[in-house]
Amino acid sequence: MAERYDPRRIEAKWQKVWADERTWEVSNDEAPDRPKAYVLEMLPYPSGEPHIGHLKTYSVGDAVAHFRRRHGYRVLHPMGYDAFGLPAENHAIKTGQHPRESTEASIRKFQREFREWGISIDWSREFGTHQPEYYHWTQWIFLRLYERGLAFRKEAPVKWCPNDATVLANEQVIDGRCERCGAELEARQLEQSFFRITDYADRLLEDLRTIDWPPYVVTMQENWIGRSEGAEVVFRCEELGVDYPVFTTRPDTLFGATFFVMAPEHPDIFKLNDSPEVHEYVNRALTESVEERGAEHKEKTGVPLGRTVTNPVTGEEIPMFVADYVLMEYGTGAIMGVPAHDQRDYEFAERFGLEIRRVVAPADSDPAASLNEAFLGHTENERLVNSGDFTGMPAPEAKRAITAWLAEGGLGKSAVSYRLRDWLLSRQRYWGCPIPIVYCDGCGTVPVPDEQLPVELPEIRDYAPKGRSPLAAAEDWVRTSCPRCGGDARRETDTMDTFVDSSWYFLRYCDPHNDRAPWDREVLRRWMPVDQYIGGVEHAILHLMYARFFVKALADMDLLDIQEPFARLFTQGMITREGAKMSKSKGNTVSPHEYVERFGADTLRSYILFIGPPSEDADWQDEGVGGVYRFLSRLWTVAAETAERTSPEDAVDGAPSDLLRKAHWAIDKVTRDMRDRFAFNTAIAAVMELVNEIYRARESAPPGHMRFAVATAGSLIFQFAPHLGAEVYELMTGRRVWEEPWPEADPALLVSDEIQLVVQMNGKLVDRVAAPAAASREELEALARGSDKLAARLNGKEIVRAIVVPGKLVNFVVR
RNA sequence: GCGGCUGUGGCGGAAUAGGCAGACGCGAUAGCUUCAGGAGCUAUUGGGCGAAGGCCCGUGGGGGUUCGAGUCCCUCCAGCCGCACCA
Repeated sequence: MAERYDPRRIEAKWQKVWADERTWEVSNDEAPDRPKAYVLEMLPYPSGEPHIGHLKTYSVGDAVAHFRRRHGYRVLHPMGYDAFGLPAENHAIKTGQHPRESTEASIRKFQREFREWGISIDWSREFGTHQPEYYHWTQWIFLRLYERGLAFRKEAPVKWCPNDATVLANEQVIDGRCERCGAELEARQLEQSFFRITDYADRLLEDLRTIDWPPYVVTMQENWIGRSEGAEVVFRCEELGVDYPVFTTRPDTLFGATFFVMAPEHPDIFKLNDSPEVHEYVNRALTESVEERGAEHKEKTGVPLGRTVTNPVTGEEIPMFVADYVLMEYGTGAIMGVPAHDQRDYEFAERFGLEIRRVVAPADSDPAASLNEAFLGHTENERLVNSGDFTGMPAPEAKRAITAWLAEGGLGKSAVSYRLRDWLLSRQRYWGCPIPIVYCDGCGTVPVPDEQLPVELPEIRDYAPKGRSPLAAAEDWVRTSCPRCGGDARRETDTMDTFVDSSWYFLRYCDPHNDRAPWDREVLRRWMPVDQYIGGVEHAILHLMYARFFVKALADMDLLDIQEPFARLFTQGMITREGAKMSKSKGNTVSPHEYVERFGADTLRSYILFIGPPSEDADWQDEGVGGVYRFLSRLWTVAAETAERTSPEDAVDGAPSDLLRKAHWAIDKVTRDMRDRFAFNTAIAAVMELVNEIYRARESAPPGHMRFAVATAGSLIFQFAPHLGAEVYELMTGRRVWEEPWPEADPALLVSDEIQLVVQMNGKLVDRVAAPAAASREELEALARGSDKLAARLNGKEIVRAIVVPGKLVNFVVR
């Protein structure tokens, strides 16, 4: 055979067909007589060119999309770009190239490569979030949130990155450093824009139960929301006549509260004590980096304030302190110190020689025994001691009883606290979506009216950050008139966090060309929610939480009809090389384009799915790519040979051959691997087995069986290697594989009349004997007893018992 | 420290419901083919012992449940991920 597998020719041929015929486009108007499936991969950030991680995401997503299509679904599988963002702006600062130019150049590369990979995308719905036609509606949504009080401004202590010259959201702070550049962050007081995501904390937590997401992602979101139930307890400072509430999860330990601590940021500190000592301590704490202050195992520090508050249950006056282990951002910025039952309070009390009073103890222990660390137990087995009327009560009951008692006396109430903070959305940067707000001397803060949207990003020359947004330098743009009174006004110069852009893009894909509204509600109802969302773990918290928040807020405004955007989530593992994360600095990256040139997209896509379970990290090995290439090459070769040697008219008849059985086995196996789990690696292995069987049967199989088996291999591999799959299927049948329904395995060919019965002795394999598949338990046992090898092994021993597993094995228990 | 995940040949991995461990691929070995090959085809390939038929061992370590454990339980070890002064 002169000709060889030529992926270049085959891939170009089919890509042209799909582009010319717009094969993967779906219309919103089409009568919804078929079920829909919305398959979506996370919005790519277009920088440089696509990397191997993108390839993995789209290889998984495309397989899901094809599988659904061939099961009769109308599949929405769109593409776009998360086009705003810091890297393009930083590039502009360095080179002077406009971020739009570098971003759009990257987008063109992405488009080229996605087409080169043969991904089945509806290109008619494509957009970038930096296009005014898109961010018009980002601003529109912002205004709806603003109207409802869900977007608001406040002065707040923020994390400032001195390197990027911008504030960051809490979610972008990693160990006190900037997630992006790693610079150590500073604390600043600035007026900033926020989304009130904390209003949705409970619903964001509750609704996790309604979606099919990997449990560990659900756990991460739960941790991030960090809901704790407890009580707010009021401690009164008689000297100042001020009540200080604290939040505690352990109201049952209230009798053990022997001191009181406030965060250095607490606004009342200097009212309580104005001494130089306190000033010095507070200043040090505030200027200390987030990292130093939060350091692990750091020794407790603090300063006494020389004041007292009243413990509401004991009536005792307890001393007040300022200490940096108390955080202003959580609870009320003040705590009650219960050294016997909180490790941090214990360490603090040790340091300052404060009373450690035990108020909870295991039922059968000596409550007078001294502690050398905090005792944390509070189950039914622990009882209160030294706690007045509550003494003897089990701890969980006491928690309720003391809270109720406090509520009666107006000294407290049950309360819930969250770790989740409001989402800081403003950025002092250029390359983002402008915030549609103006400031008027007369009217104050005025939202830009809908009909004046979009507020377009002006052209500027100098992108360098100066501690305020580069937009502030665009004087002509900043100066505007107030939409309310017509007087002089100035535009907001901050832009939005790019997570805002990506919090609703999946909605826009449903109706991307709508110029009157962000979407048509009817159209949205037809497509949403996303049935299968695919992406990396790195977005497990931020993007996924924000998008969920947006959808809930928009649902509350009666703008859409769902509560959750992503019904099912799949998180893929990373591709590493020599066990290390790929990165340009390590020089161990794999350029998809180079491999496509050498082996073709089909090989690359199949390899990346064959390498292991897609949810796991996997190590790239060049030799493995060759193995997959060989497999596809063998399939093509045998298809070309079969096209010559047999005819489409050859019937699939006669006695079932091994080859025919193998083909049906492969259909069944691939179907189950795709449908029940994302086991693409074993699905591909099954097709490999089929191709191996085809080679074994090359000379012996009936022509009709051979043609059927090869066509089946093409049909099954299509979703992973679409070009070759289409080619092979066309060679065998003259038809287009993507227009064919998914093949069905004939159940009659999945079972054979005869099985290999396993004979075990004490659970160990002894022999295999042929047995009729339909044999009864008794027949199977009799057959197994007849095994020569069993007899030889028995060696005078006695069979005590026989366990028969029909269709599988017989195990003899022998003594 | 807390929570979770993972641990199987020389390597990537398979074993879907407690029932034949190692599918499939890489690598390796041998043969065929080829002027040649980083090509193709065929066969072998968990370890140990044995001339062979065979026998023994084997899923990170130890223990347990069971007729039977890679799979379930306890415990320890290693690696990865998340959270971490959150009251």
